[in-house]
Amino acid sequence: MNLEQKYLALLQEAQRRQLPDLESIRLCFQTLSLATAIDRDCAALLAPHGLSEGRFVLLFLLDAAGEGLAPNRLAEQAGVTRATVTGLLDGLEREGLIERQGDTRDRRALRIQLTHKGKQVAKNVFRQHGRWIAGLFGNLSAAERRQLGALLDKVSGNLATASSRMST
Amino acid sequence: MNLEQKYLALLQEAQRRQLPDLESIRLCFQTLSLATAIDRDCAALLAPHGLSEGRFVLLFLLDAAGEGLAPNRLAEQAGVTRATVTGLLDGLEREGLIERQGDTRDRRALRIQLTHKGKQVAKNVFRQHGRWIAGLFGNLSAAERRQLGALLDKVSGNLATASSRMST
DNA sequence: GCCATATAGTATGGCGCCTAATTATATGCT
DNA sequence: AGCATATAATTAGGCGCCATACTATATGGC
Repeated sequence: MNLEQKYLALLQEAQRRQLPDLESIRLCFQTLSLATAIDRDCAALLAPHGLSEGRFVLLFLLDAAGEGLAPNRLAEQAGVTRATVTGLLDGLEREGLIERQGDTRDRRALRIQLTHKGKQVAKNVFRQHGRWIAGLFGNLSAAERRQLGALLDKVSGNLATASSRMST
Repeated sequence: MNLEQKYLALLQEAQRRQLPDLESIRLCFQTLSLATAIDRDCAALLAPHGLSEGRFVLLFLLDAAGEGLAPNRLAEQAGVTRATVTGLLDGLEREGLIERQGDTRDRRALRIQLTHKGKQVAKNVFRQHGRWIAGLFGNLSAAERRQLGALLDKVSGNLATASSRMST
């Protein structure tokens, strides 16, 4: 069933203790393990290009924007703090994928732009990524995809996060 | 559908670009978002007890072992490196949940034991956690659970990680 | 015009995870 | 017995993420 080691250990122990609702526990760990494995594969795919998942998101947003974007807008769209964006931009700059340009009208502000190399890497990585994701779900029929989507949705509804985020 | 902000941004952009296999992309992001949200809820539940997810796993393993466990065995069972275990134990020790005791026979080795407080926290947290997970999947019927499990499995099979980990 | 307040980006320090290097101890071979 | 090698735990340094606190600049109200 391909659980991560830690979840395997927890599940075995839960079994030994005969905890109730073992089936839910198993499903939860299965979901988390799948996500971890996807992230790991993703990271392995991105690493050779000098990218992490976070940097990839910024790269994508910048490529979409075309005309350069301010760090605070990047933070908003990526759903991380401005401080995190600073760190990610440091990385992208080190890799020569972006440039920080001062805004002439607001001297506090920056405009982040992709370099030539950045644009090229973006193009290649997006193609690669698309193929990869397609492969991930390629063996599911249309009906199965609908089912999976619906089930994931149903579970999402039970999360504290979902409701609190809506009200915020 | 409750996607994390970053995935929302990526998905919208993918739509705009009319990338192929949008449905796969959506499912992928939905899975990752669910896992992220579960982790976030979990972290919020554990934080008041001075626990992180990693520390929780060690606490569980130690509680299961009863007689004290060596850090290297904890690392194996939790699926992290010994260095990481050192850090997690530092945290647990700071919180007064464990004690490091030198092994009398092998002076390199340690035996980690839960303190009284550690055992109490363990008991409470396990109960809380069980209820929480049960609630997460509580609104799925038995059939839906089977379906979800099967679908997640089917996706897992397409991961590079799965095959490579088997051979290692 | 001036001051309070908001905003932009960053520094700092924490967490969990990693790899690689370090230190102490144990063990096996000759 | 003595030395190479293995093993236990830790340290050091890196990454991505966070929250908090700081600095520089902009803006609105009086």
